[in-house]
Amino acid sequence: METRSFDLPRYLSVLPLFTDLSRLELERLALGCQLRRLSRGDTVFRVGEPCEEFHVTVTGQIKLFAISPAGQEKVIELVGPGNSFAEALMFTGKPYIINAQALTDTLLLTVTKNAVVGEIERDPRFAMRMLAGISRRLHGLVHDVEAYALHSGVQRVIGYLLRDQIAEDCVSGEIITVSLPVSKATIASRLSLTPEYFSRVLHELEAAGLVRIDKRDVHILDVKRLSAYPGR
Amino acid sequence: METRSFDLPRYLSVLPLFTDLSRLELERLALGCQLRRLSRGDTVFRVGEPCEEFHVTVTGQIKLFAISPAGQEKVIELVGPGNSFAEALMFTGKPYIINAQALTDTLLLTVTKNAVVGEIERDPRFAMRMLAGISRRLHGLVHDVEAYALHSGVQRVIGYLLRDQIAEDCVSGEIITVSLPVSKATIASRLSLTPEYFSRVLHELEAAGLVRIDKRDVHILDVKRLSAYPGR
DNA sequence: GGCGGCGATTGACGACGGTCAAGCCCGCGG
DNA sequence: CCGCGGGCTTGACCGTCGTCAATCGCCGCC
Repeated sequence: METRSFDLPRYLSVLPLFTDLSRLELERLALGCQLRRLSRGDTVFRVGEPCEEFHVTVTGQIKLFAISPAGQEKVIELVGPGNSFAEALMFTGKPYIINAQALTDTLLLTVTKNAVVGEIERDPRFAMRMLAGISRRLHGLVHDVEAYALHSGVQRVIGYLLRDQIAEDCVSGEIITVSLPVSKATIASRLSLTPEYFSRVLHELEAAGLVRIDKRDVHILDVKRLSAYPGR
Repeated sequence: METRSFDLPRYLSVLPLFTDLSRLELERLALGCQLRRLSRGDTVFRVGEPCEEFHVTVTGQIKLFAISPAGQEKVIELVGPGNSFAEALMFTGKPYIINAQALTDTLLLTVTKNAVVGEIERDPRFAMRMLAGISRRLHGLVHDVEAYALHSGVQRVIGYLLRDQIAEDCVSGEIITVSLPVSKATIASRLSLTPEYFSRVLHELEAAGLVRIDKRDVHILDVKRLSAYPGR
């Protein structure tokens, strides 16, 4: 593996988790890291495997998912470039409780538990950053639980489309485009919908004149009207 | 407030979060604590309020819940004696995103952010314990998300009833009793069911000869058969 | 060019579970 | 003793959403 193909410490410093660390600290941390190249479909870890590290997606897309006894799959989270995952699992000392798989060719950074624990012992600020990161994740999950319980399928789709577009443009006429990062079936599962129903919802929104759909691009014609659909 | 009505440091040492701390550390921590007596129905915090502390239920029951725009309520978590909540929120620096309310008369211990941060800076082991606690919480939420997406209503009820009874008795004849800690409507909401449907499920299980229901006591007649119901 | 496979769409159908309304049980206070 | 109220149950009805199956478009590949 061409682990030293680029300046690892320098890349680490770009990650939110590792900002403010000194060059020395970064180099120490880099010793506990490894860089891997994954192909689409490769699995990163599976339920039940011991968890001795956490991961950062450098480029590509990772899908975190559970599988029901019946074999049905539920996507819990999609992880894009610059985002980490499985930090929390590492600290519980238990085996993985979900699966992780590459959706596209992916460059993956893996950090061992030892390196993290060592850095926590040396720098309380790092511990705080770790805590903040995991807390943000938990925050997100609470948000999801709320959505599953309190919002209809249509509302969850709208919520997903507007996720990042919060408020920024109050102009009613502006068109915004959201590109779905992965297949529609995967996003449907992320939203706890079937692909069929997800498709229907998208086309219902199109029929209502709120969006225009062009393969994986969703053009939002009117953010305000969309966020208020239907009587919401 | 009779904050010094009992030996606070000694009580703190009983909490999983604070084991192994020295008497000195406990006393320092106790300075950042306050003890409150809540009546049934009192609210601990509401969505949008700033979050500068976390809480431990000493006695009583606390309900964490969200409210939809339409006014519908979803219980996210029930917190019993000895358990803490809202640690994660504290670290994100954002206002509360859910509500907390006492379901019964409750003795509540509140720990300020400053006390926690101070202790983290002094003792990496405490930071690790904090990380483990939050991680366990996250773990639980992932489990819930899985259940909501992958299990039917009946299965979620069974899962709830068997939560603590994992495997301990393999004897098929033994009867175990689960006492519901709060009203059925509240538990229904926790499981993302309506009270009506929750009632139906319980009586379906009774009709199938798997449990016997006596007000808030659910007598499980056969753990193994229940866990395998229906073809699951 | 034609074949095969995957992703997406569409239609018909049905069920899980929500809604609304009435009624029941039981403890509590007058 | 009776009335009241809250928690729980029950029934009838219905909607959202899942299931199953067929079809289509697209792309890569032999």
